Amino acid sequence: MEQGKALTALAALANETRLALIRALIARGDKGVSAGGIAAEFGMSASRLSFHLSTLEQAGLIRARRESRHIFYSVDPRAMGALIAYLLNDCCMADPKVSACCTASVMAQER
Amino acid sequence: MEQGKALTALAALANETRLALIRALIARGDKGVSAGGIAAEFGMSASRLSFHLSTLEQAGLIRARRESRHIFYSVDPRAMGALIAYLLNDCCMADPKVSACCTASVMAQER
DNA sequence: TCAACAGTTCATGAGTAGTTGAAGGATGGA
DNA sequence: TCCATCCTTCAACTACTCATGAACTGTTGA
Repeated sequence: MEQGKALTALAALANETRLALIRALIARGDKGVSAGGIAAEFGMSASRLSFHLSTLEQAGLIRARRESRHIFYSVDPRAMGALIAYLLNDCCMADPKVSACCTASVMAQER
Repeated sequence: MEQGKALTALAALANETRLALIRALIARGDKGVSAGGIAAEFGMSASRLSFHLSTLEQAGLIRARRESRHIFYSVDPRAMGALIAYLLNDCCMADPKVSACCTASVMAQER
């Protein structure tokens, strides 16, 4: 992943609304959710939702797929994985301390 | 890591200058670098550098330590690790596809 | 105590992010 | 063909981010 893409993805995730969207979309897996479904779930205006979804889509973190009148959005797990790998390898230069702290945190949360 | 801290950390990393700072600091390990040293390395104005360093420090990603006239900055590997763990576990709800794509990317870059 | 040095903070201005409501496509049913 | 539905785009506004240079704080050595 190039730095430019990583920066866009980080900026996209650095927002409460969009982080919540990612979580909601991850929970639905590949199938995803329609924009209307998310708007209902979050009680969010259509234009506001559309703004955040397009930010995430332009960052490459989610994908849209049309089905008749509905547009289904789903997370691109490769993009998310690549971003996390970028943080570990490029940004932190594969620093063993960071990796160790990361796996320790992952373990702690698995309980 | 709570969401608020994660959001602050993500926003702090979503900036070209600060990403470069993190890399430079990671490379120096625990010892870190003085603000002047970084300013010289990057050819950056003192106030601009100070602004970005304080953003990273407030996000908890780096730490400052005074030694006589110099202030040494270093990355907090636990914070970076915790952020990455947050992305994997909380944000992506420990989705196995994301983890798999992440480790795949890590492997690909290790070559 | 004074000057020099190392950094931070403040004030200002330009650019960008985010919200809201209205208007504009695209799709499907009557 | 017409209308309802689903979603996006636009315009306007507020609020925040970032860069710059000047002023300020703290530390050291003469």
